[in-house]
Amino acid sequence: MLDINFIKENKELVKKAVIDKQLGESVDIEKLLDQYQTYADLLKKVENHRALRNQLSENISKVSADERTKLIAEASQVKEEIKSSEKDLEDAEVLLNVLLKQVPNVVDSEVPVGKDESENVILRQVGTPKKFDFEVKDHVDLGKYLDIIDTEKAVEVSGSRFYYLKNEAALLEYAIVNFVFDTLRNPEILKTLAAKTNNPSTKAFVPVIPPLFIKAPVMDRMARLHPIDERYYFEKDDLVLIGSAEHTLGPLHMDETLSLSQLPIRYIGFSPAFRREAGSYGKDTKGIIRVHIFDKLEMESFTTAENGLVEQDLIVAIQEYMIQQLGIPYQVVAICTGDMGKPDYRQMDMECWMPSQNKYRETHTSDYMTDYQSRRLSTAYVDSTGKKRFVHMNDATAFAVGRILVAIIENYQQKDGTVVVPEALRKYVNFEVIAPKEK
RNA sequence: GGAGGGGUCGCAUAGUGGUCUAGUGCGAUGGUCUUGAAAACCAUUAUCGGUGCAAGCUGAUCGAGGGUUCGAAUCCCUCCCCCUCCGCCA
Repeated sequence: MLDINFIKENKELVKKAVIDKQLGESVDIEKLLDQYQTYADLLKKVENHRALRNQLSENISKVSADERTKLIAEASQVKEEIKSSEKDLEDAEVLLNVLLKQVPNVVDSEVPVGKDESENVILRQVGTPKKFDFEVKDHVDLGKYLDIIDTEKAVEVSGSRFYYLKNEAALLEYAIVNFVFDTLRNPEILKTLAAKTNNPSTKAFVPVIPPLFIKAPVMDRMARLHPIDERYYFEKDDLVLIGSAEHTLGPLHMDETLSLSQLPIRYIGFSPAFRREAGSYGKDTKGIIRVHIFDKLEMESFTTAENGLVEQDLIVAIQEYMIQQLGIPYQVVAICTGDMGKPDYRQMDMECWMPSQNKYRETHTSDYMTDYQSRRLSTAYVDSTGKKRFVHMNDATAFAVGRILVAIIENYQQKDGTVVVPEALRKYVNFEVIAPKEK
């Protein structure tokens, strides 16, 4: 969430963000500020009462028995007053927090303003989609032909939007994992990409296998609990299955104050992502583009306020570098205000070329959230003047295994239905071509 | 899952109803001394909020939440976490 004082001082900016992010109906900044005033007045009242109580109590301990009885009677009265005004304060605070949590982050001045995804802006396209001299197959047909993806059996066993990865596809998953871990820990690559993006740090990413369950209240502090319908929620345990490694990487430093020298902190996490896809009936029903569980490598980074934006620049450069290594044509998209997440200050997507669909499809996203998440997570650092500030957080896809497998399989398909393994992954597997299996 | 023991200022520990604006030790920072360093000595050493030019005043925080009390680190309840042992288990 945003700082209430920031909202007060930047009222127009915040109001614009509400409108630009298409939240005009649901978020009322004036109402919020009124509520804050109500809360602040009540708080002052309660604090004055508490000060009085504390003073009386202190006196009671010092005074003779006679006077004591009198003071205790007086203090009892104050106590009652505190009780009732504390109740009012609590109600006001609950309402304030509800309103405050609805307020979206403001956006970077360069973020395109738009109502929905149709107004996203393509920043650049890299690589040229290959011209095939035969009719291309989609990943579903190729997956079946090569016996590497089985959705039919998965439907029987688990339901729609589930799948089996088999043979080379299963092996390629680990090749992709190792490729990412190696890249993000490679000093030379980080040095080059940091220099290119004017990022002052060449620090390596720490590989992490995070927990897959998260406490619902912590998920809420990440501003990722809602819509709860999108989550697999275990009521008995008050636990939620993560929709991304981000969800448990982000709170890795909650309730901590870090020193300046610790920053940036960079993690590369590998985990399944669990998604109910509740509102997506009829969308991408074929294949493994949109599924309930997919494995994903996710970058998460904590920086100072000053370095947050260049951190995202670096992360985007890393994403591009790795896609380029796989030799897949892609485009970089600046997500417009109406299509951004509420916590985002700037969001960029990568879209990889999918030959069977004859278009670019989202495979990566990168979210820069300033201190919107860290404020409620209470992840802070001490800046050079000794002041405590909240860290700025970035999260971004390194690779989502399912979708990148689709991109690889489709872009590297050959006329005979076999698939060539991208050069960069070959050192991690002992095959160069995926061929049909003998029955 | 069962039994027991714990969670206090960066770390270690003291504190079992008011003198706790939390003591002590270590560490850290500044200073004295020294050619320099160490040692010794002196001083400082939580965070967030309100108010104020400032000094200050003030509220909250001793795992979290609730309760008892004029007053809670301290007593009671619930929860979370850690440790030891037992059981189960990859």
